[in-house]
Amino acid sequence: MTERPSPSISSRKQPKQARATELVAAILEAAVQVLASEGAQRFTTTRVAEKAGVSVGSLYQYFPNKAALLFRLQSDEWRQTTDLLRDILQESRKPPLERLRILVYAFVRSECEEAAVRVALNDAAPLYRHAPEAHEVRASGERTVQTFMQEALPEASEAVRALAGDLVTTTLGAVGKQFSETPRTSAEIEAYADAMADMFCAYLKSLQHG
Amino acid sequence: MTERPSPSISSRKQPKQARATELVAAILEAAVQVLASEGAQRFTTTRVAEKAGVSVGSLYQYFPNKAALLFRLQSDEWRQTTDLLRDILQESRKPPLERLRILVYAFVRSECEEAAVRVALNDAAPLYRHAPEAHEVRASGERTVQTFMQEALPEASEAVRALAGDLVTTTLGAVGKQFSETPRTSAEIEAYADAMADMFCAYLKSLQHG
DNA sequence: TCAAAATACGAATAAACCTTCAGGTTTCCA
DNA sequence: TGGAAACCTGAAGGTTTATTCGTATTTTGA
Repeated sequence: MTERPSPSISSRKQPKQARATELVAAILEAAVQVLASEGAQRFTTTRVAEKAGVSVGSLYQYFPNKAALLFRLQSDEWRQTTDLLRDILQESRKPPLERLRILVYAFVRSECEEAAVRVALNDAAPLYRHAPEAHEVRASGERTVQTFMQEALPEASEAVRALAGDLVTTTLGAVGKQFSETPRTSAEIEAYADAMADMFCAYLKSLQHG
Repeated sequence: MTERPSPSISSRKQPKQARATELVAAILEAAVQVLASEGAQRFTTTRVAEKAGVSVGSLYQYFPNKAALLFRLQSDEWRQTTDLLRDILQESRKPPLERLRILVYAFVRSECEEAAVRVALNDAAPLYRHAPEAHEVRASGERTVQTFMQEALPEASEAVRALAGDLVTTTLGAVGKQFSETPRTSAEIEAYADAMADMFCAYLKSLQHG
């Protein structure tokens, strides 16, 4: 049940000089590379520092522990993804369901493009899952979807909208995760995204009527 | 990318005497308990042996390594689940979509009931993911769903059926996994299962028409 | 009854890893 | 320019863990 009593996951201290900022950037970049090339099992602070051309001690000056570094990567990735999705959902010229389809495409493709990193990050999830900071990030994406749902299901009750939004979000994330776990061709990606979009559209249409 | 060159995941040798059979059973039971109470991080062969009241050496006589033990647990769980689902899908008195709804209920509930073990097993997945034995298990469940799809989508092409079956299976598994990751009340479970069944039904109906 | 096969034991081995800290270097700013 | 603050280093400590193997015990079958 309990995974870790990890002390904290927030940044230890902020870089104040230029060289420190660059150092942190180098660490983050190296971390992604190590994650992608070695996997979560072999993701090691020492390895990251080495690949960044930096000493382990320096790493620990800006990240209190390994989990914090991993959480930072996940957090950045999430922010990047939610920004992408928000932009698509707010493109108010197109009808809602068309936007949703575009979103599914974009999400699945992006998930597959960086599959190695994403999979490794998921494998490492137990290290930071129980941190309170992790929930906050997810909540932000949830709100964006909810405002979209007001547009897509204007006549539905608040409860129905909330549930539908939750289901769509969860499905998109979970299925994308699972799907990208095995290598895919472009054609497969397209077909799968299409099917998933079909499913969402059929579901939302059925909610629009009754 | 690469997770482990784990030597093998199959059983090391079969118990031939009664005491050995009981020992293996005790190990498997203890393994589930350790997994549920300590989580994947702290799942240790030593801890399992201790909880089983057995020496580590004995454990290694029937499981070549830790991954093999975990894979066995996952494998057993999968077999159990697929049996349940097969029984539901083959209940030929009820119409297909109703059976599907019942299946979603049963699956989500069962996933939530043993949430701790399931989550921990997922956390441990990277240890045995790349074993060829793991694919074989999944393929079996896939076939059951495909035969169901022939009933639910009699007029659709083979390609459409295959894709739809894949999507439904993946969604069910991935969303169930994600959903059970946080504690849920009975009401939440029911509402979520209902919504997911609605989504599947709407999707399959839309495919029936064309 | 007895030897061979099967089983059980658990201390010991070896490897991997996270994190710290004492001491040195660079940058800032008054 | 000089001292303070920020920064960087990396060897070493301490812990955890997977797995082995020599030895002891139990069961089997003839």
